[in-house]
Amino acid sequence: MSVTIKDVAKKAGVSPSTVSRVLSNHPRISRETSRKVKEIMEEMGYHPNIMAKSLVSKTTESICVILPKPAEELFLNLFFMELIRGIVTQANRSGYDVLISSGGNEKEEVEAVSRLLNGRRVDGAILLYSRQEDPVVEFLKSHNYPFVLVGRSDKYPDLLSVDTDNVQAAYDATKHLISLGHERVGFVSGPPNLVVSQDRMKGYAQALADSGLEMRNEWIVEGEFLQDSGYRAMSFFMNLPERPTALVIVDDIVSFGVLRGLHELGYKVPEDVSIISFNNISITELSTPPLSSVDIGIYNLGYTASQALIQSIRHDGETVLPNRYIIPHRLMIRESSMYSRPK
Amino acid sequence: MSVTIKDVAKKAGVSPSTVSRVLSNHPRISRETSRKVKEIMEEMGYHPNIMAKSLVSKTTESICVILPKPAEELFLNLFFMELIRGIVTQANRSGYDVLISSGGNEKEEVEAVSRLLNGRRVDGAILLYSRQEDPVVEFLKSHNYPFVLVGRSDKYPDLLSVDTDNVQAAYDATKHLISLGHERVGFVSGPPNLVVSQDRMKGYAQALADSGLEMRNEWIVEGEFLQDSGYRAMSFFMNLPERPTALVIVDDIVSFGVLRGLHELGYKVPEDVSIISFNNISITELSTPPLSSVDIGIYNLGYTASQALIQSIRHDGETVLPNRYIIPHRLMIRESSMYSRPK
DNA sequence: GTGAAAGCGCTAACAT
DNA sequence: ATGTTAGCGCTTTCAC
Repeated sequence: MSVTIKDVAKKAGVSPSTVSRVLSNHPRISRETSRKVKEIMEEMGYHPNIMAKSLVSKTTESICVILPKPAEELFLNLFFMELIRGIVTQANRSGYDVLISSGGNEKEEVEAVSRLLNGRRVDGAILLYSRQEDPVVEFLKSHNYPFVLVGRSDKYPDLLSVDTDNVQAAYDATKHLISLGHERVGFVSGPPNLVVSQDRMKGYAQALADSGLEMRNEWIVEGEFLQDSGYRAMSFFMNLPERPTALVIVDDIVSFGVLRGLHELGYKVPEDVSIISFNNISITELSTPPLSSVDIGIYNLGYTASQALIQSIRHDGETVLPNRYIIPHRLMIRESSMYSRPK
Repeated sequence: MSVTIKDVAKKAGVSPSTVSRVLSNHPRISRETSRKVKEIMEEMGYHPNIMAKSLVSKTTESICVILPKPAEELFLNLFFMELIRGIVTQANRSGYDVLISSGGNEKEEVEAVSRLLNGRRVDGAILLYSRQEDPVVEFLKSHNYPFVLVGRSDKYPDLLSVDTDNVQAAYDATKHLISLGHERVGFVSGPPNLVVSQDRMKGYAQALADSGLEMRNEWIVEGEFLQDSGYRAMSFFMNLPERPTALVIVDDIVSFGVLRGLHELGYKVPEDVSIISFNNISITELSTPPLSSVDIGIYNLGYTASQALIQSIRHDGETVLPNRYIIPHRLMIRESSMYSRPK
């Protein structure tokens, strides 16, 4: 059907191996032959068969990204897309292809990963979450396949991973609110089984402690990580005898719910309540008012993850590679936390 | 290194081809052998090498998705992620893998697609946009590779494509505003070179015409398809001697900008201006006020695109397949267009 | 510097 | 119902 290395060889009057050598820029090939062969390739429209190549080279030059199961974190769409963009961009630059996979449940996820890695279709995997117990991690680890976590594993702290320093980020966000004069700062969390929720909570608590401020359980809501949890949280907070005057919110999307809840209850942001959240997704600056948010460099997270994984795939074992990358974050202060609450 | 078909064959005391036949559920294989071979596979941890298989079968069981170049349409992230989810889900169900690719510019896009298709790494492609002139389409078409467009091509109306009836959708959205009593309806468009902008504009114009309403050029803004274009559009509209009382907005994200612009100018939605936009991305219901939006079934669009493509790849040419799929849309009416403007 | 030959792991005639 | 054989398109010793 399509043009093979043999066809080119025949037409060029050389052997297939020579053509192969031209392809891989073998050093001991004459300028002249190389030029001629390349010309003929062009002329015949030759394209190397990637499958054949990887069959013999035992390397696929591709990696896979495992998406978490949909329902659970659907609202993370924006986050994931940005991440994927970073991953794909860096992978392509390194000559790697990216395969996206997902499973309806954990079992299917393992099956998918197993098929891809055991079947030698990809060289490594990127995991986009960090659950407490993860069968996919167990699988990858036990088979010794290269993989990187975007996030971190509590159980195996030494895994190759790319992450935000969520404790510090939450600390900084909380301190920012405190610096505006707030003394009653609340926290709207996500699902407790995600490491990120715990880390951000920890940073929040630490900032309060360091500032000698009180941390009250009633100012903390561990909502589901869902879109309307912010709204529900609001009704709760605003009915408190002593309600918080500022909120650290675990995710921008939840903030949208909070904003709406506050609006309906007749409160104004930032005059009545200041808020800051995490991720700095693209619509934060378009909301009313624009949301303060901790930019965690999502694209960079993805880019670095891909880089780290590919490095580890290519790694020959002679040098030792870092296994933990922290992507810097920075506060994007916008109107939602611009003014301090009048005492 | 890893277990091959030969290893299994040896251990089972059969020939490699028998093992291969067991793998593919060949009819003429004894119950007994099949059982035994499968048992040994399990025991030895055998996994078929996908590359080897596709080298001989000349089919990769995978498709690729071409992402548009980033900068241009970054805000479409939410849209794309949902689409990709639909694609990946359906592809995986059909036993196909999905490869994501992108290029920094059109030339790189063609190179990527060429490498993947010509290199026989994927069996077909899904294109997530429809530009007027598209070298990727030209490439795919001229090589006769299976591909599907999410959107449509003006130049080649017969291409396999999955789309929203954008004319009708815009018609419906506009009619909805009119039915609320609005007589001055404006339109905030996207970049004019996208077919989708043109189609929506057409539906908008048609609805006005059918209702005997005036369409004024000053009520139409062809902004860049960027996040803050909505905001800029607002300052323009509101300074008009006769300003529109309702707006059809080409995308939800643009609506966020509009909302913010109106808020800053002291106008209320929907009391002063009613708005409705397109796509119904997940945050529309969380905005303040919740946004009316035309749900175009993004996930379904992706799911159907994948299905159509795989069908066309597997197609034996005996029957004739439809080449155009229209995914139904529906209006999601929320507060932003709930009340008619007082005359 | 280049060619010949073997083989990557699998499938698919063609035998039996 | 199963074994034998010949590739798929490429890379890679080993010769010369």
